[in-house]
Amino acid sequence: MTEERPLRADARRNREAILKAARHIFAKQGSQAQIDDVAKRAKVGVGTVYRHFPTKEALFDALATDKFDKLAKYADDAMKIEDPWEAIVTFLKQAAALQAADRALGEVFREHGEFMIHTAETCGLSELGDRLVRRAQEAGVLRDDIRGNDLGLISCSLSGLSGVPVWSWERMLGIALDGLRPEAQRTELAD
Amino acid sequence: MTEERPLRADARRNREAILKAARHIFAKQGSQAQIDDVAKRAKVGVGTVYRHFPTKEALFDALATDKFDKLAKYADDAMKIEDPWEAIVTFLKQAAALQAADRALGEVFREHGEFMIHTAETCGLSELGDRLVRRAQEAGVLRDDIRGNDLGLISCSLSGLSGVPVWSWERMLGIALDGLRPEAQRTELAD
DNA sequence: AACGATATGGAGTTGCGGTTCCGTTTGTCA
DNA sequence: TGACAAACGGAACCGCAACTCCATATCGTT
Repeated sequence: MTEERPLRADARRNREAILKAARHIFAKQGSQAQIDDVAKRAKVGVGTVYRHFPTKEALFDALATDKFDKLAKYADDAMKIEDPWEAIVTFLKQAAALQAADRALGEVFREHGEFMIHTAETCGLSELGDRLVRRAQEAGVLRDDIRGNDLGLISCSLSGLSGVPVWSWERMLGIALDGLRPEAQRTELAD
Repeated sequence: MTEERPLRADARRNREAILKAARHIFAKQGSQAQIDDVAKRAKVGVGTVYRHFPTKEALFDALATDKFDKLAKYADDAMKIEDPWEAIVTFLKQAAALQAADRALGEVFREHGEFMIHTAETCGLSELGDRLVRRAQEAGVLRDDIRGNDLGLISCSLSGLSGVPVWSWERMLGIALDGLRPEAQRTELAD
């Protein structure tokens, strides 16, 4: 149905410029950033932005999807770390750092739950999360009442901390990690 | 300076109605709720809302301040629980439940850091947090590298979880609590 | 080089929602 | 009960930001 004719050279160039500018601006301002600013930063007219992305939301989604691919890549890299505990620590740190640097990503986690779940599924992130968790549990270094998507749970909960200067996600992650160890298991986890 | 003449009876009644309606609507929709809806729900004209609160933000702040008073009350109640560990658990549970029921409160935590810190200070919440923590540490039931405002840190991190159906703050709180116990202490906390 | 298809810029349109304004109503007090 | 201040309601106003439109420019092909 959708005839896929290749973009003209200038169009492809502009598309990249728009994505790059949008990445920068949405990361800094979150979803309430303005299209005009994106256009200005990309050195392009507003009309051009709308030619490539019919809607502000479409642009936002495209960026968000990219970020999830990045998360999936982090998870994949983490699977290559031999120590299963270190793999989880590394993944969570990278995920949190990505969110801290990108206000929009946190918003996706917190305010577009459906989209997030769907995207995590389709980019393989859910699957990789399961694997990371299972491997660590089999090695006996992760409490056994943890599930794959608890990694998402933790990431999501860290996502709100970037806005407040006195608080650091590193600190919270430290607490959560210590709560993930098998020896720590005391509280019965709900659900 | 500000001559404080008492409000007329109907004005006082309307003020209450507005606050009640606003509480309901902001809790459900967050700060992007509309004044018109608040007015409608309070069975009052928009003008009346603006007579009592010069600005949407002023109304929002009034509500937020109330919520912080409530949090301070929870903390105060918790100080009366004999078991210092249970006191902390209870407080965090109540704080989290309050946030889960009120989208706007989570936004204050996450997006109005300055306001939040200031309000927590003036309503005595910070002080009470310190006391809860110190008491538990003296009893040896809380790891010693925790500070008073880590309770805020934890609350804030839980605040983002309400929007996503598959995740529950109870679960995350369970993990964090297990990470707060003295025996759990392994990771060196940043900052 | 010349033509059609594709893409661009940015002024203008539109809709939304916070805020104002003022003619009317209500409460209070003598 | 009459008079005045206080309070009200809601239509109108206004600014902002997403989105449209089209005259112009650019690309790629013959």
